Amino acid sequence: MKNKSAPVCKVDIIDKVKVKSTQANLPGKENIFSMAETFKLLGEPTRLKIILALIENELCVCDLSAVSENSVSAVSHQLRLLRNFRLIKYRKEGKMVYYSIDDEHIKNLVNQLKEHIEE
Amino acid sequence: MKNKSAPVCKVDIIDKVKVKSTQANLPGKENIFSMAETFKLLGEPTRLKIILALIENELCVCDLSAVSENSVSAVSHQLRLLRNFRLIKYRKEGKMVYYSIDDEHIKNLVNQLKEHIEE
DNA sequence: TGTTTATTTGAACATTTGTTCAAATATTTA
DNA sequence: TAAATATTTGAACAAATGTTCAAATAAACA
Repeated sequence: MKNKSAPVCKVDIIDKVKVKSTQANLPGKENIFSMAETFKLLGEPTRLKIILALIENELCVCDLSAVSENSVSAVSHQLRLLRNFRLIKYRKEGKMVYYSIDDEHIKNLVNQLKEHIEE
Repeated sequence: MKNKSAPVCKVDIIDKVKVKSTQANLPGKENIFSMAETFKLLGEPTRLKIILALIENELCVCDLSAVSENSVSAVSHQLRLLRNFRLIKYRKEGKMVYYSIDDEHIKNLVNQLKEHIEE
């Protein structure tokens, strides 16, 4: 992680005060990983399309496949990841499974970036 | 992408109206990829720590390395990615390079999730 | 000018990730 | 009960990613 030898950064820290105060204001490790995980889940086109679609409508796997233009299997694999992290939920109706957003904050997060990008 | 053979989804679409209207409300392909790219950049612990730190303070590479607990080289590689996508900017002062957030919207986005996760 | 130091860069490498394909489940319907 | 259909799952595989190490730059200073 650190390299103390000659050609890279002789000293570990340039401004100790700033480093300490910055570090003190960072979220805890757990929360940082949790934030990164959430962003990572949104940071892949197939999954993001699924989320964007589910923000509009509750949809079954077959229709999510059509909307997102991915195979049913690929969509199902990605749905599992989103489900595991509680970003989406599902309900069964016969042999169909309907997915929807489980975390309202995600809607805000996605819509906020959407508006920023579209402007 | 699609599989029309027997064991998977006999029909391509279950609810045509819903699929069409959902698709109509999705952002354009370009914007979806741009959104995903932004989320992806935030979705990796090293980069997210860098961003969280820069939200607090302008910092040089050496200090970013200390705050984020990563090697200088690893940090520098990640800074390049963030720079390329205009999430951060830099200014040179002698042999030091100071980085800071270039996109105010990113602050909001990150802070919004931070508050949600910390609550 | 030559040395020191902060940063960048490229190659190598292991790890992670997303897709496909085939097969397994589960539910409905004939 | 058997056939059909929506979804899930696991293995395999290629592609993408993040880190390290060593070397290259670039600026300051002796």
